[in-house]
Amino acid sequence: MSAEQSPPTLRDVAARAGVSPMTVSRVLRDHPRVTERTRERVLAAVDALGYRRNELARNLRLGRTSGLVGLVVTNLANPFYSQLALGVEAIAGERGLKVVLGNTAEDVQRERRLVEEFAARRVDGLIVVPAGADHSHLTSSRLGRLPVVLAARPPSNIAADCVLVDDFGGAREATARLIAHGAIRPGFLGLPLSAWTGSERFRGFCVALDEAGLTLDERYVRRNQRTIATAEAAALQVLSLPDPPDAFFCANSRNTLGAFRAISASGSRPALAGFDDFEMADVLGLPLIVVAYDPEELGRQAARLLLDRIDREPGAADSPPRRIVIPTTVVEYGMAEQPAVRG
Amino acid sequence: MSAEQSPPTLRDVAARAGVSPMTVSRVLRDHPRVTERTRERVLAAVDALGYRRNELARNLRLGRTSGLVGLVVTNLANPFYSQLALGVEAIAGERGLKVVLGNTAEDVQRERRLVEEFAARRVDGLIVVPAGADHSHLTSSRLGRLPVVLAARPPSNIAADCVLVDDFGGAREATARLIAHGAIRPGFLGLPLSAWTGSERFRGFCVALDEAGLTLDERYVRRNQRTIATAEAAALQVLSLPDPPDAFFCANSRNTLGAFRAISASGSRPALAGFDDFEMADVLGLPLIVVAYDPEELGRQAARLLLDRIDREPGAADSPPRRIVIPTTVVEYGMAEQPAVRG
DNA sequence: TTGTACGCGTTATCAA
DNA sequence: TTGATAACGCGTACAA
Repeated sequence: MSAEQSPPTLRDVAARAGVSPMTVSRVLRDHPRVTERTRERVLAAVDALGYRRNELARNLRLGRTSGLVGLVVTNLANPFYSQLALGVEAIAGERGLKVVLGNTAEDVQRERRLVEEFAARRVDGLIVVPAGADHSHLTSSRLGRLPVVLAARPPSNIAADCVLVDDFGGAREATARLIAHGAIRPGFLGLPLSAWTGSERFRGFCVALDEAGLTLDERYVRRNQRTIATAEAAALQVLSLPDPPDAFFCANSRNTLGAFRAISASGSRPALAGFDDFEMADVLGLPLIVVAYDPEELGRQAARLLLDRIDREPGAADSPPRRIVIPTTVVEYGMAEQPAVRG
Repeated sequence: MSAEQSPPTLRDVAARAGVSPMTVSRVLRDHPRVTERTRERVLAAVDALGYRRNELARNLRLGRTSGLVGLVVTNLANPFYSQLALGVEAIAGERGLKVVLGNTAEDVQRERRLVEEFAARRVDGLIVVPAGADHSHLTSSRLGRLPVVLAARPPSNIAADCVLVDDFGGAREATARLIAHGAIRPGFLGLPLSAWTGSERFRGFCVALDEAGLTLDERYVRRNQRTIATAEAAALQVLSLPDPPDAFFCANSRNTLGAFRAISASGSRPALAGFDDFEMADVLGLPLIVVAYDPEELGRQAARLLLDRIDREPGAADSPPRRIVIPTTVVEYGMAEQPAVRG
């Protein structure tokens, strides 16, 4: 008894059942016009051989689709993107599509390679969190009319569907809450303006100040913290000013945590707000306002946009790109019910 | 000018370049025996048509491999599994393999379906975090000799490679540290014993007590908390005993955070240790011992085991299953340098 | 009801 | 150096 080198094929099943490959194919596809007798014989052979249909060959015969959706993210270790992936997987799975993963680590070269490879594998569509500013390699037309949806960051110099978080609205609303609770000199801890979220969240912060008739003190703004440690240092710097801010809005959770540490260490008690909710936000023991949203929903919506494109007739005229904005909600942990009296 | 319905094929390129499909194939594969002239003509046609080789058809012709690794996890939203996925992607990517994703949500039925579908797609191998206790559907032989590696949980009634975290050793070491810091009546907050990690971490806890000559007080053990809130409630219950524990070992981060909240609220100050490090562990402001490890390394090792199997000659005899255990390290946040005097 | 011939896009083999 | 032919595993059209 020799070891099976490769999986049995439809022909093997046919030979064993004493019928033609075509008959086996029909049985497997539940074709109606098959005798119960032959049907049983075929199924018995299938069982005996452990036969499993080769979906690759099947798809090749059926057309160009691979039944795969390519998902390219910048950093899967970031819970934001892994939840996004989960949302994509859920919606794609409903249609029988599987998700192929690519991680770029914010490397544009790697993104280009991944996109090329996915196109070569004839994925049905692509969902991309773009790493760089130039998206010209992501145009649907340049990829053989492959449907493309951008996630978390907007298309810069191309036309493409995209799904975004309401970075601006969330930052504005959270800042407004800070102000409603009495802040009159809020500071900002954030990301470089070159990052989409960095600029949008800063814009929201500024607009909220403006709407409240407050003016921004540039000395309270620090924008290059990518770790909790650097965020803490930046917050401490700002807090040591002769007239420190009475609140912080932080553009992401690392800055929020850094600010939290700085505040815990210092004597003052500025109010704190930040973008991104996290599991232990209510554990910190300090009043905190966070901007929450559902990353999984981002993935679901991206997948839906993509499926819409995939379902279109290939010959149909290109429809205009769509943009979906995922709403944010502001959550207050341990804040006083009564807003403090404004100065 | 009519819209291209489907991507151009090798034949299209051949026609445009005025050569045979075979010649185009050779050019694309950098076959040496091609004239520079024809080579240029072909490449020009490739460029003009935006041709991209169909890897699906190529793989079909070349053999059974799809160049895909199936990764089946229980919950991608859990950072542990998304980091695992990242590790798998990194190692698989080095070999030019892509990763297809499947999320089971701990549903065994879904796991079975996913594994079947991946096998039908002729993935080169499978890495699975098994959801249930019965793994009979994951035997390599039953899947057409498809290589299978289990991750995070050991094979129960089958022979298969696997990669595990040192749950036992980590729990034992962290508990020993608690004891070294003066604990003599530690409590345990954890998961049901039915979960692999639940039983292993509890075992480590018990052995550490035993080695220190301490006896376990069953009243200090709570084992069914799956959320921070229930963990907090359980910890409060135990703390309200007439003679409460002087320390807690928590089997995962949710229990650690629940215990943290309970401790913050109560007057007593039991020492705290827990499995799983988390980004803000050092932000909590309470002394804390955590068991840390690298989930990404788990993924990398799983991928390496899988590649080993894939690289073997198909006819070769089955080699015995291998088991790799990822080491843990114990980290102390804000613990006193001098261990307290033991009673 | 079942089988034959051919094609999907690519490559190995052999001939020209 | 290049091209014709067959084949990978499967499905459709048509014939038997």
